[in-house]
Amino acid sequence: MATLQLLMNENLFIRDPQETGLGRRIVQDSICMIDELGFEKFTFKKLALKIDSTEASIYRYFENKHRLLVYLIAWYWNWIEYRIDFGTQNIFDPEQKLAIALRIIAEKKHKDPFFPQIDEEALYRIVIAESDKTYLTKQVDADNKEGLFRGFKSLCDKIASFILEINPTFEYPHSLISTALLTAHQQLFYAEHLPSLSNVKKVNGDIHKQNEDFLNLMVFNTIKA
Amino acid sequence: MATLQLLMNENLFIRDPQETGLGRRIVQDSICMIDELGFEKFTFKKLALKIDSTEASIYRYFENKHRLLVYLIAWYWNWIEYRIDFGTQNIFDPEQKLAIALRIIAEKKHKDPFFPQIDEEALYRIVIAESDKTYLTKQVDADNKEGLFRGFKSLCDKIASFILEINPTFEYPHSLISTALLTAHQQLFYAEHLPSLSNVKKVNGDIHKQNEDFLNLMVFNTIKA
DNA sequence: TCATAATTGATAGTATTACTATTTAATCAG
DNA sequence: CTGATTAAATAGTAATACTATCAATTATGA
Repeated sequence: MATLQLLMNENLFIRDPQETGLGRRIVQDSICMIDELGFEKFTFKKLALKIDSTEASIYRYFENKHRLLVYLIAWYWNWIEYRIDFGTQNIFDPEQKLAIALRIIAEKKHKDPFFPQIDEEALYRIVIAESDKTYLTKQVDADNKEGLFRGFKSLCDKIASFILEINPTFEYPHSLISTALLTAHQQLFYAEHLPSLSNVKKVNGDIHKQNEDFLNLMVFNTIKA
Repeated sequence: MATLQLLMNENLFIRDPQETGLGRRIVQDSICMIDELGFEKFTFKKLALKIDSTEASIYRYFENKHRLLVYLIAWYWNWIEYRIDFGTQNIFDPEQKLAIALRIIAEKKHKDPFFPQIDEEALYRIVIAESDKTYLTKQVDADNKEGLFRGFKSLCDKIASFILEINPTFEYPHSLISTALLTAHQQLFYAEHLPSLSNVKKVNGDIHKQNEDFLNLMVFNTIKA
C-alpha cells in the first residue's frame, strides 16, 4: 500500500518532523504520551527521556509544546479533510455529501494504513480532550496570522459549501459547521466523563452512531427552514 | 439594593472567599488578572503581588489556580441559572421559557448590581476563553465526583426540561442544550479571533443579537421534528 | 579531495512556576 | 491575662520551560 504524507503548513514547526527519524519519533511518541498524561502533564523532558534524546533536540523541531499540539491537531484536520474528499468523490448530491462528511466526523476512528507512522486512535482521543486548547490562548491572533489554523478553517469552509448547495439562503453555514465539529468531540467527552450533559450514552450502545444521529438531526433540521 | 450571595459548593475552595476581605480581593482581582493575562500566564505569585499579599495566603483559599478557575466559572453558571429562574418567573409557556433562557445565555453581559463584588463583564470574557479548561483535564472524573460541575449540570438540566415540555419525545435535550451553551461562547470567540469560522460577524452589527438568532434557529428547528 | 560551512545532538545552565514547611503575628474564648 | 486557635509572612524546594554553549557529524563545492 502507498504511504502518504499530508503537506503541513511550514509555520507549524521549525524543522519538518516528517523528514527525519528523530522528527518522526517526536511525533509518534508525543501522540502516545499526550494521550496518556494529558497535555498539561506532558513535557519535552519526559518525551526526550522516552525517545532517548534530549530536550534541546526536540526544541529544534518545535518551538514549544503548544506548537507541537497545534501541529498534531492540524494533522488531524488535514486527515479528516482528505477523508471527506476521498469519501465524496463522484458524489454530486449535496445532501449526500453533507451526510458523508458528518459520518466521517462522528465515526469511530481506526488506524489508517496510508499513514503508518500515526496512531489515529490515540490522536483522536487527544483531539477530543485537547484540541480546543490550540486556540483558546492569548496568542490566538498571532498564531492565526501564521496560518496555524488553516486546516480547520478549510474543512469548515468545505462542509459549509455543501450546506449552501442544499440551501443557498441559509445564513449560518459556517457557524453551524463549526458547532457540529466541536459538538462531535464534546458529546463524546461528556458521554465518557460527564454523562448527565449528554444523551449520547454508553449504556445505549454504540456512542459513535448515536453521536452521528444527533449531528444529522441537528444539522439537517437547522438548515431546512 | 439588596446584595446577594450565590451559595457555592464547598469543595470549590478551602476557605470560603466570600467570607473575608482577603478572600473577596482574591476573587475580584483574579477575575481582572485572568482576563488580562489569560489563564496560562496567570499565577498566584502575580496575584499576591497585586493584592499586596502572599502566595501562601492565597493557597489557604484555593488549592491551586485550576480550582480558582473552576470556582469562577461555577459562579458564572450559578449566576446564569439564577437569572433564568428570575427571568422565567410566572411564565408557563415552555417555548417562551426556552427563548428567554437562550436570550439570557447569548445576551451581552452587564454589571449586576445585586453582586457588587463581581465584574461580570470581565468574568464573561473569561468564560468565553477559559471555561472549557475547567473540565478538559485528566482529573475531570475526580473533580466531577466532588461536585465541582454541579452548577453547569443543573443549568443544562433546567433548560433541557423546557425542551421536554415542548416536545416530550425529543431524544437529545441534554446534548442539544450543552451544545447550545458551548456554542454561544464559541461563536463569540470565533467572531473576535477566527471570523471565517462563524457567520456571527462584527461587521453585521450586534454580535450578541446574531448569536441569539443563530441559537434560536438551531434549537427550535432541531426540536421540532 | 579537503577545507569550510551547516546541521545535529549533548551538556549544562537560568528564570519562573507551583507548591510546602516553618515561623511569626493576630484574635478570641474563658 | 493566658493559652489555644487561626491567619498571614518568610523562606524554602522540585519541576518546568526554556537558552546558551560546545562537540560531533554531515553536506558542499572549489
